[in-house]
Amino acid sequence: MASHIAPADRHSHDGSADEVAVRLRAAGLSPTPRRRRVLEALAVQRRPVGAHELYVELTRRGHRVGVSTVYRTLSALADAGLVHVFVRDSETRYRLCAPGRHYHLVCRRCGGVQEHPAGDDGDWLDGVTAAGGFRPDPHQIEVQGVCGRCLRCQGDDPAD
Amino acid sequence: MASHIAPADRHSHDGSADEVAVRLRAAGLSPTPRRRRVLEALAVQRRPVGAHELYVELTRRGHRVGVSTVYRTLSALADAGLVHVFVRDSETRYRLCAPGRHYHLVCRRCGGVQEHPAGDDGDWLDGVTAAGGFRPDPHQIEVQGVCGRCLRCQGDDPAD
DNA sequence: CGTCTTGTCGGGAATGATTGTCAATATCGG
DNA sequence: CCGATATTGACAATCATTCCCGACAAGACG
Repeated sequence: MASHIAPADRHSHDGSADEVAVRLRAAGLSPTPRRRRVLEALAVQRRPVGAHELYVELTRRGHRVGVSTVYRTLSALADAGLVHVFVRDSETRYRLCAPGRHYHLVCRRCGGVQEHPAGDDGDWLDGVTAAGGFRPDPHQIEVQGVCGRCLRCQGDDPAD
Repeated sequence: MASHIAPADRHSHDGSADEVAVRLRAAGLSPTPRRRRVLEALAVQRRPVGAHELYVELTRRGHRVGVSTVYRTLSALADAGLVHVFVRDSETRYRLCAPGRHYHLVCRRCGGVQEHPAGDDGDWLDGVTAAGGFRPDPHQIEVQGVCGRCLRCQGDDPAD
């Protein structure tokens, strides 16, 4: 289990112990063991995961965490902008956000998310901003569609 | 109000009786009175409205419609792509979609939505498409942020 | 004209994710 | 070691949404 936090864990992985603590502090949360576990469990996931899903995962690994804690932690991280929030099938899902400007390409088939760096597309974003003084949140741009993999596996243009 | 469907109503308004029927048919729904009322009530709204909210509104106007019907109709319209779905405060909200490509600028403060026509921004969208073969849904691009009005009314950069 | 068929409707119960409550517990400064 | 403070978790409560099912309307058909 995670009973001993060995130095072997110190590679610069998303789940690195230091990294996790830093992120938690950035969200204004003290890095308690439970919160760490929640964030660590989230960091391993590539797709947005629901709070309950995460809770089950943690429990299965033998970590004793309450549902409330999972919800609270995720909610706080989301408020701090450290994780991005997606809604799918009437369930709120969370995904650890990479730092820096990027858009999210959300596949409505599989629910997967690709991050698409902004940068050279700044012009477009600026154009949007100009429209009525709207100020976009750089991390909160969602393009929905169907990802390449789903397109390949399930035909070109299904009636849906 | 809409009590008498006089010929005067035949301007190309969103709530036109013909228009409503057409849209319903487009969604594969026969234009029954209740469904018409739901769609008409939706058409008047500029901001995304929740199903229950719409139900209350209809009831208050003296129209006897069941909750189920409202949910069912909205859901069907959404599936057909005739209305766009937004989620805010853990409530699914619907908004009648203008035809043609456009993005949605969603204000996270007031929940308002502006439609921003695509067109000349096609290049950007194409760039996105190139990324891993992702095929975006032209109506399902959501840019979140804060709208000009909210910015003006509530200060420049509140801590949120 | 009466009946059958099919689709629609509404009310209320059931579902399921999320949040609130509150006592128990851990943490930290001194 | 002690008290103040923050955190935690079990469980109840909430609330949007869906399910269920009997009732009903309109057209088809004999």
